[in-house]
Amino acid sequence: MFQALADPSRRGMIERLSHGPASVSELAAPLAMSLPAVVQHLQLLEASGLVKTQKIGRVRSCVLDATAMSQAERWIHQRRTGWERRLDRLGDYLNQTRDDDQIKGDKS
Amino acid sequence: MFQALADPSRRGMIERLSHGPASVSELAAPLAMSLPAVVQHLQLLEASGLVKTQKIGRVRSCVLDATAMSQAERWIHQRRTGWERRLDRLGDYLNQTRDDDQIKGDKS
DNA sequence: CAATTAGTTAAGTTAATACTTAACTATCAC
DNA sequence: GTGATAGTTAAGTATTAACTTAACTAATTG
Repeated sequence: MFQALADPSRRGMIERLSHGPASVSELAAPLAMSLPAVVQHLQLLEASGLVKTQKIGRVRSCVLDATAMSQAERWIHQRRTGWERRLDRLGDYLNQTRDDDQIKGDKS
Repeated sequence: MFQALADPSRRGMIERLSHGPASVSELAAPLAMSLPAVVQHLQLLEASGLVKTQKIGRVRSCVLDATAMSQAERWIHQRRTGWERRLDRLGDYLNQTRDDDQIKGDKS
């Protein structure tokens, strides 16, 4: 999933899809590459679960999958907050020992 | 930054760092690869801003950078919620027209 | 039904990644 | 100072990723 987010063209496609569903050619329009290249990116996005597609007639409609997006979001969030809680506890500890020092009458 | 998150070994290192600072060898320990390979991953993580390092004596200490983490988190969050708001508005619209239909006396 | 449009498949090329080993440089412990 | 520890640098290899073009299929449109 992060692999899929790693490429700027694919992030561009996701950005576009965050504004609403789009066909393959609509996704391709702003990108400076051939259609097959876009399709390959799209396949990766679909394999990662970030995008769902459905073919109606001859046009394939693509939409963002909010569930997969929030899954990636959560992974980062949990690592970040895990680390921040540690930082906070360290801060508390430092404040605690400083207070102790003051109570014991040490010079600050 | 997402490029840095794309590799499983690097995510492993981030996971480790979310539990607290670590030296290069501590990061390398659980990984089945040579030390230089780990250093290369670490350089990428540092270049991406996700990890900060500092060398004291002969050991390099690595810590997670919460700011960079939340930046990646926010990118995903904004695309996801942007899309979800669209979905909600669509839902409202459908409910609205259904209500209109009922008001107009159409059979459901 | 002929031409266009929308997308797909296959195959090949180039460039970037993820490693490796070997040799080297500091720092620390005795 | 000798030897072990922690990490670094350099250089090469092998796999993967990001494209390309060419040829094709299947829906529309005039």
